[in-house]
Amino acid sequence: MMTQQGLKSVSSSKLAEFVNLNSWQIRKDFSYFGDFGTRGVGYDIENLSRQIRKILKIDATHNTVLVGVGNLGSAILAYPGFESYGFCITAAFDNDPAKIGAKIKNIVVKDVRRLDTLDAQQADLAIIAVPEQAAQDVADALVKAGIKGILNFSPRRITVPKKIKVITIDIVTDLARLPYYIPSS
Amino acid sequence: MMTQQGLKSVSSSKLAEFVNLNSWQIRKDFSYFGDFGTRGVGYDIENLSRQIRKILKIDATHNTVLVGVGNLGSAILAYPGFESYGFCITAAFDNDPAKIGAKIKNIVVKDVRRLDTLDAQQADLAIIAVPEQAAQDVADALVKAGIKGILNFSPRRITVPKKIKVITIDIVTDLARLPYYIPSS
DNA sequence: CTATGTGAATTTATTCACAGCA
DNA sequence: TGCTGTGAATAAATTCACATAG
Repeated sequence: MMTQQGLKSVSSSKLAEFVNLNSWQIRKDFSYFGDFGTRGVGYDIENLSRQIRKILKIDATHNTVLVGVGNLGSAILAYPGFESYGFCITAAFDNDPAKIGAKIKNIVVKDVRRLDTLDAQQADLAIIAVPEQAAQDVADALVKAGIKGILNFSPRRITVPKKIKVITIDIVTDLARLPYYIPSS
Repeated sequence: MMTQQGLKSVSSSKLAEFVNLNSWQIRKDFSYFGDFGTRGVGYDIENLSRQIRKILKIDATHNTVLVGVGNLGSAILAYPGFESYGFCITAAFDNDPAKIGAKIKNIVVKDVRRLDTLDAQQADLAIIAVPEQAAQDVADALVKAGIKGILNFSPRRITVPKKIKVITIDIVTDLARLPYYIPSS
């Protein structure tokens, strides 16, 4: 996006303005991971991007599986930008016979009961987009299949071995954070 | 959920175990807002719930408007638990003629161009679930309509007056947090 | 005797201000 | 001269340990 603007490097103050921080916050944070910048010039955008990708471990492709191809799952499949972060959705599963076999964006929807056919080669990450009652069962199956990380969109807290990282996004909980900030008028 | 289990009060250690914290973290945090507990007993669940709702300002109903009734918007409408947090989705908007006029969960989908008919009485919060190109325009219209807080599901950073609180949920960014935690094996 | 609430100690994060390099 | 990188100062959050109330 910045390279598209023909820029080669960017200063900490420019980056700061961009994300509503101060320039020294940017510099300090970067400095914890190494010396990415050039004094008097700024940060080489290409290099900075590469460094950050390495730190976040999104420098290699991560195969990702989606479970639940309802409205939410379909929205996720259509979401833009997975590729540019190195994610590749390699498989999708659902329990609805009407959906199994359907092809969405080059991905054939498979029967969720066949989650056991999944192996660690096919995916190291998973996205859960099923109703809350099904969430724990799906999580268990994913763990068995060797998944290492789960993005959970169901409003149910799921229990997994502690080696596995879970990030849960509960829409209602996120919405509930808003009123705190709005003045009661 | 706990009252459903017939419990009247709960100790800080029980709560801690529940959310993977220590008991003194729970107590310290609560103590910043007041003395909610009873020594030797614990926290009265009913009262604790009421206090937290008051702190988060979700003790009164918040009318909420949804913009974008595609897959993501539909998923949000179907999401369980809005009511129990005091949210009431009062209106939905879309730009698709095929959807305008349709009734989903007692809510009639209105033309997004009629967002100007919305007033602050009808909603103080909004959820944006439109494609990224439309996000800023929708945000502008919502601000004009007097909305005070926005939950933004589009992967576009939106600009609003600083009086208005925005929480952005970008699915790809959240997914991108996972690889950092998974061992490279 | 149990479990809260909180001062005090410790650790961590934030902020500043400037030395040092291109 | 311009912007990074970082020690030092300041502020904040975390952790402990225990007095205190039911």
